[in-house]
Amino acid sequence: MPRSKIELRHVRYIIAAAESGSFRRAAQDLGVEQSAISRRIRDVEDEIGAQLFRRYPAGVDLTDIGKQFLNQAAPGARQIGSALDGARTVANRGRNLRIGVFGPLTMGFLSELFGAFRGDRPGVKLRFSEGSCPELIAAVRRGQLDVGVVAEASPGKGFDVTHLWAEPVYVALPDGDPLADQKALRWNDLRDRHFVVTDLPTGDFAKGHLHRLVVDDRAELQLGHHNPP
Amino acid sequence: MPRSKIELRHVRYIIAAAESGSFRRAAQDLGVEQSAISRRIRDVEDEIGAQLFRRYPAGVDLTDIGKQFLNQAAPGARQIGSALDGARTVANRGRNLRIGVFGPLTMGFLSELFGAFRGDRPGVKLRFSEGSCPELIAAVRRGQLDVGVVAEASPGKGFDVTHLWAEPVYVALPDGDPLADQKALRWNDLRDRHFVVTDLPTGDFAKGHLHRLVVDDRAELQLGHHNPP
DNA sequence: TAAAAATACTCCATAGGTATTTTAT
DNA sequence: ATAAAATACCTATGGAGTATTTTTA
Repeated sequence: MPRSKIELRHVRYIIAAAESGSFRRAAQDLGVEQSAISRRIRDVEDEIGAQLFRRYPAGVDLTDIGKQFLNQAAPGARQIGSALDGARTVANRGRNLRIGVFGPLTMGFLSELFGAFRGDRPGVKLRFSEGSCPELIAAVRRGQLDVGVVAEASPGKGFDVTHLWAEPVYVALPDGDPLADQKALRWNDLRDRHFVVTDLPTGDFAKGHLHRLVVDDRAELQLGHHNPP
Repeated sequence: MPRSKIELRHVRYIIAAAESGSFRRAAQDLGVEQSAISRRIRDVEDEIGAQLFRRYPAGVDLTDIGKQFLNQAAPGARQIGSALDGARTVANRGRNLRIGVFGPLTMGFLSELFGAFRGDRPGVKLRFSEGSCPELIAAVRRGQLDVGVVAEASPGKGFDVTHLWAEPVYVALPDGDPLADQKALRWNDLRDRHFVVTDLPTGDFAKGHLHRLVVDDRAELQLGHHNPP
């Protein structure tokens, strides 16, 4: 008879509620709704057969039983958490991950991503390099890179490909340009226009990219306002 | 950033697998399927970034990281379990619950039910009494009983009523009786028959019950074989 | 009476079940 | 070759979100 439906989630909620003295604040701290806290804590109270918290209009505080329970349960939960952290640290210590990034890509998303990764796997060394999309794909195929971050990749078999993010593309038009009034543009609307591209890799990328898109005429272009720096 | 989707469930699975040296046996011990064990343990391994178990054709055993993890996590899980037990014990010590049971009911289900209850709430004293259905209902209404176990109750407002179980009713018929060939009987098929009832409360109950059922003619009677004691 | 908590829905994420495939010796 | 683990697919349970009602000093 496997009783005890209690899970770490419940203990975490009880800890947060005890610390903040309020289900509402506990919910904010944990990024969930107040009703979720209320229900999970009630689960435990039902299972125990007594209240863990006294409810007041101003918030909650622990009953004696609640204090006794939390005195034991909170260290237990922390111990499991530190077991996880410790195992993660040992598992990843000294590993390194070779990442190739396609230069022109916006770094905002990536720095956030790798920042989060460092938090999850503190022991892993990240080694970055830059290159064009075909170079990166070839390097991954040769085993010289573990990960390649490229644009519009469908590099064939033997790869795991994940779509990470999309970003808006802006078109600068003169005041009064007839296209500026439309809500959405198709790439084909721009086919006879002239583009200025840089000598940087960004420029090459943009050229190839535009060429393909104009020929395909699939994607739509959302018009928005952009404040140039 | 609330990472760590780990729950006690995962730790329990890891403990069981480590103890039995096999995902399959762990699954049997816990009353779930092997695939569930495999998936939950893989969750944790993915989060840690390393295997906790080595897989062999004969079963599994813990890696070093697995041992280290379990050395911390298992005590944590046990501590939470004992926090729960302790709180339950304190919460229920010295309480008592007055239960009235309608005599003629089969005790099989009830003894199982109250046995399980004693397991859940060791501290609670159960005080039993017997009575007729109306008596029990009145006693609950007066607050002299906490629970009344009755037959066919719809006692009005102010009660919580839960349907607990149903049991088959048998009809003994002579060999060759035309009704004996039918798969199902309606109460009305028996309306002109004679019944023998005992002087015990069971008899009164049966009389009233039959009277109502024959008048209503709703329920069907499944025919089956019954070995009288 | 005014805050915080509890409830009644609905929806969704995740766990489990069943059947099958893969793996390692 | 074989037993065990992993996977694919589907279903079900349980948790969370939203909106509303109830509680209590």
